Amino acid sequence: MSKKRILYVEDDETLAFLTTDNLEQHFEVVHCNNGKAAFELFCSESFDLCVLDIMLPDMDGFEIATEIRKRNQEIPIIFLSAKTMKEDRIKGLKLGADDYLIKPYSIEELILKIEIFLHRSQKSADKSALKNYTFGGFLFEPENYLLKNDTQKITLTEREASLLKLFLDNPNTVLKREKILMALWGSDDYFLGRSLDVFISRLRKIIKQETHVRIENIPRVGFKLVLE
Amino acid sequence: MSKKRILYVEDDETLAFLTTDNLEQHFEVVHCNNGKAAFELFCSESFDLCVLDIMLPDMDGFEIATEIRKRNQEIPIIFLSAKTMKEDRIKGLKLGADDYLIKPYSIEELILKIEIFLHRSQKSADKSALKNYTFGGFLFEPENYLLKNDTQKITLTEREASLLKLFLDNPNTVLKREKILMALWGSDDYFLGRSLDVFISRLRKIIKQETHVRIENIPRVGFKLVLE
DNA sequence: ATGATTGTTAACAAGTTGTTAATGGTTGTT
DNA sequence: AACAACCATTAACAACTTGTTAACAATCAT
Repeated sequence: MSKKRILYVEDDETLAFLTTDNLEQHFEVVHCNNGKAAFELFCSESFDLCVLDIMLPDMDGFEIATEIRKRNQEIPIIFLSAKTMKEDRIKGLKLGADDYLIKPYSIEELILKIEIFLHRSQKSADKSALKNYTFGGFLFEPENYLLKNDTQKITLTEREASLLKLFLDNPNTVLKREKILMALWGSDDYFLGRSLDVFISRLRKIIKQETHVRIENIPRVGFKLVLE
Repeated sequence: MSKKRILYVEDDETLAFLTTDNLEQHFEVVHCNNGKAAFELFCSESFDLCVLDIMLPDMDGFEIATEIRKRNQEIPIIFLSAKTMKEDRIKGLKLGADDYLIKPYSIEELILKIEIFLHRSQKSADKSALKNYTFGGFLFEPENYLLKNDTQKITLTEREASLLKLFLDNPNTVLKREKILMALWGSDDYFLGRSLDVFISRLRKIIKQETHVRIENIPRVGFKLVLE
């Protein structure tokens, strides 16, 4: 998983330097010292989470959040505030703030909070973005054991699906017999090898309706899924 | 909007009394002083959010959270902890904790956090909570265990209804046997599996009057509600 | 050319699922 | 307290599916 991108808005340069330095060990951080530039950055690039100071020279943190929320309902926003006044917080959360930290905060605290949010939004993202594969003219949904085509939908069996997935994770690469057997069956003997051959045969029969896809054999070594 | 229900687990009776009293001005609070009872409560009633103390006599807060998460991926969980150790928090958040508060915390702080979560989850929860479903030619009202049709009205039993609801929240998706069992029964063994098969059979009989709806089996894996 | 490896089809046994009926527990009523 | 109504669970058996093995043909390597 690539590093997540954080938009960090803070006008106190000393604090910002320290914080950025620390955060960068975990995330990709884009720092920015004023509200206007922050919003423009948000519009032109893409981020996974925002950390906003509330007191800023031009636009305050709440205003930035309001603008950001107009554009994106989902992205987590964490406020940093020296104020402890209740009204501020209420105002913030009503605008769709997701959390806040009172200064002085520990860097660990901030990192943890960020991680909690990224972790959570990953979960909901995972649901819809569960890895599907497109190849040849097929769409393959491993979670649903489903292989679609213009022509038809085929429900694969468990082993057929795991074998196909293994190939699609290593396309155009020779997978050694032994490696496949260990990955799917957890062990390697003569009869399992013959089983594998049967499944290769079945997969070939299934995918042969589409050209540009085939499973090649490398004798005494293994098989290769060829995509063109 | 009716008051939201909070499950609050805390063994320190004095603190619990104070907190409950305060929270009740905003929410409907069910307090509970031990982990086992808490989990049973969670299974038998429905809540919008959980507040769990980490240190408890029997089952600790993390364990409760683990069990709860098996049944419900969505409900927000807030931990209360006297510990400041980092490992605890990390462990917690990995299990799907949504936030935590370090004791001593202010009541205001807790209320704010709860409101933040309820506010946020309202957006997504509304989707599944009190909603009615239309599918195939049916109208399904989960609250009333009622399944209507042009032809007739059928009153489902509780389990039939929760199973159908689970399917409708995940249409055209393979639900693994284990996942269904955890969501409906809270555990997974051979006999519960056979029970599940019985309910699948009953649901099929009920929905078969409408075409465009069916429950498919993926052997050794689970079931899929297919809507066309 | 010959033995080893691979491709393919068919058939089988084990295990899984579909279905109906019996059981046991609970609730509510008289 | 007895009874009926209802529901989840368990039992029992039928039907089905998968993964495996066997058998034989085709291909490869030496």
